[in-house]
Amino acid sequence: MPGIKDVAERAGLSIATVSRALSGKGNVSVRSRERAQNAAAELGFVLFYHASSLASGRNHNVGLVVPSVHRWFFSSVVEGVSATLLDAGYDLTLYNVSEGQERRHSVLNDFLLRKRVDAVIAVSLKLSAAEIQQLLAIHRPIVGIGGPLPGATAIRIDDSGIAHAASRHLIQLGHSMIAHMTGDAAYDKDFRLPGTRQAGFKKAMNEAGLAIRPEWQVSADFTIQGAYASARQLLGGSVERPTAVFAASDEMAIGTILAARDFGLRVPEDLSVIGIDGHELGEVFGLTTIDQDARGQGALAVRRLLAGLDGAGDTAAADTEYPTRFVIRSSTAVPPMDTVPIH
Amino acid sequence: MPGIKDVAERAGLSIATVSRALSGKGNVSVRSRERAQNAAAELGFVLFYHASSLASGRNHNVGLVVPSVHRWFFSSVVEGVSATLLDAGYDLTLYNVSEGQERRHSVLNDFLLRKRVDAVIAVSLKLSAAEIQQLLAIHRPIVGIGGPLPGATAIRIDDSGIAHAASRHLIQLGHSMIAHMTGDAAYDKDFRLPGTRQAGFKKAMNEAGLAIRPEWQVSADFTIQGAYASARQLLGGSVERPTAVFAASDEMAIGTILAARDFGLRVPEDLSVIGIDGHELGEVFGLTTIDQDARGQGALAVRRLLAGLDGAGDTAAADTEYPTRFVIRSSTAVPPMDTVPIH
DNA sequence: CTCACAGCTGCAAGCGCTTCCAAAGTTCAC
DNA sequence: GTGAACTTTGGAAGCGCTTGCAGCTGTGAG
Repeated sequence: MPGIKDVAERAGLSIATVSRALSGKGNVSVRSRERAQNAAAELGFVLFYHASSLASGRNHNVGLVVPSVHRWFFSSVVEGVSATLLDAGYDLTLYNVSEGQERRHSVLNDFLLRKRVDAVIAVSLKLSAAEIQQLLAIHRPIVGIGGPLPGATAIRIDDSGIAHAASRHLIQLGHSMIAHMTGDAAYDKDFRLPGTRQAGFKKAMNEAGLAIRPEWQVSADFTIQGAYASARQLLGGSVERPTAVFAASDEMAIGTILAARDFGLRVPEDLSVIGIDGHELGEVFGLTTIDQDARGQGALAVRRLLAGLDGAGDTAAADTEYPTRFVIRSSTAVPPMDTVPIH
Repeated sequence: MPGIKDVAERAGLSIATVSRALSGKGNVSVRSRERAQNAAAELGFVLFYHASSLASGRNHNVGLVVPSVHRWFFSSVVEGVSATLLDAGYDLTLYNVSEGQERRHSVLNDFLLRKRVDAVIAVSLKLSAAEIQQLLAIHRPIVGIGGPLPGATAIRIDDSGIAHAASRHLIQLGHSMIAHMTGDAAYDKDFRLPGTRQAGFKKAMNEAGLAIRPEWQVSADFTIQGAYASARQLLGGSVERPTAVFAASDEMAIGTILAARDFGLRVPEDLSVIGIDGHELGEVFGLTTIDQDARGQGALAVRRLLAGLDGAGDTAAADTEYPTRFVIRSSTAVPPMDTVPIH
């Protein structure tokens, strides 16, 4: 396996010059640069990042911290991050910290803070201001996805706004009996998203002068199966049935549709359902939703990070609001006749 | 950030002794070992793997190559691998090589072969014998999941056997008009699984003396939505309808169930459906399936690898057949009366 | 009591790179 | 033609660790 020394010999240059030529840092004559590049190509030379990391402090490596790799949002982000990093020649170190705070702490402390990664992408992970300052202090840029990060850059969507828009969509169709399926409270600890989306829903309801009935505020764990169970309670229980459900994620919207079908309810004739995400399964279910390109968010996070690593280190901690797209399909319609209030 | 030097000073030992004490390699007195460990703990010292890698050639890092992170099998494996590696203090470098051969090649060549990982887990990736030999030649143990790897260790399930069992289950219920949904041919290039499962199906059909009708051999891309589209063709087309479908994955089985429901077919009364996987959604759909704990396969792969890295390097390239579990739920039943042949 | 040997320890030489520094070569204005 | 300023280059000192080697200590056999 050729080292930089071999390249230098072959190119008739010193190791130092080859290093500069290949990294693009420092002045190198055109002639030398070409020689070095040719020699490297001929030998199939590839930098050994660990050595380069030792010498320069840069790792060519980004840490991605996710709470799960199963749910749609997370696997989509992983995909976007992975593809973009690979293109840039960076390695991706994945930290799946699903199992509780203990591991989360050791990951942050042992792995991320120990110069093993150049930067951190934290997905739906609520870091304390102190933790963020610690990372920034040792020049590890950090960007968050799916939740604000105090003092750091974050890619986020307008959760409250799209929840408001989704709710308004139902209201404008004529619904007044609207349920909301939010994320589990346990889940909200690290991830304030359920609360934010719920706020958007409440705002829209209040604006329309509609009652928010507690029995129609249900929650699930963001999975199809979890939402399915919750929706069975909601739709099959003894309580009066809503005519529409706004679910805080597509997976939960799909779970709701499946439960509705179980009870013989037609979507959208008997029940309208709207979600948020842009899940691939949306089309199969004709799901009306708000598409937040999670893959794109991951890719953008990487581009932000790399820009910060290459260019001026002082990238302002600016939140970026990622655009979303309203996708109207066939899961939402006007409510059944007999439920429309007579004016 | 403390280095080994700081630990040595605090412990009143030499750097060399601390290194040996903490790594457990070489002779160190109990007294020194304790001192070193205490000093390290007090300072919150954590090895800087990149330096250790440079000196020793070991990276504390395993490369995981997956073709996708979205589909159930892959994200489950990632989860299992990730959790087990984290526990062992290893880093996980993820290579998602979805987009074609070009990237696949550069990943193998540049990343894996360049001493950047200690070992490789290849999921559903067909490596050539030459590629495998290359990896083994530089002492990078490699284990495959989801497909055989010529000359290397692999964790696999008895694909042909479980396909046979699944098919037999349908046959024993009395079905004779059985369709099979297999994986796309394009997908089979890297991953001979669809073919193997198909073989198991054919064997069972032949043994039972049942006809394998070409129009009932359909394929999809292993996703719910892809299978849904294929199943709509199968069930809604002009061809005679089968009474049972054996899908090569749970996701495809679910797609089939969804399509069946669209046509007003009841599962299992009008159509029996069986899958393979153990997908979390199986319960929602009452899906009869064969559970192959993918998470467990990932965990096992890591344990194999680490055993090989720590212990004798000469681990035999032994395939391990991972056990599966038949899970009977409510998606399979006897065929509709009018289709049962009269004896 | 002496010697052989094993257990422990520290020194120092790297691992493969980057980068500071000084020296050499070039350019240009005056 | 000369000096200042800039560009280009190579030598060499590390980056934080591991490990071969040699020395030192302590043990038990003879």
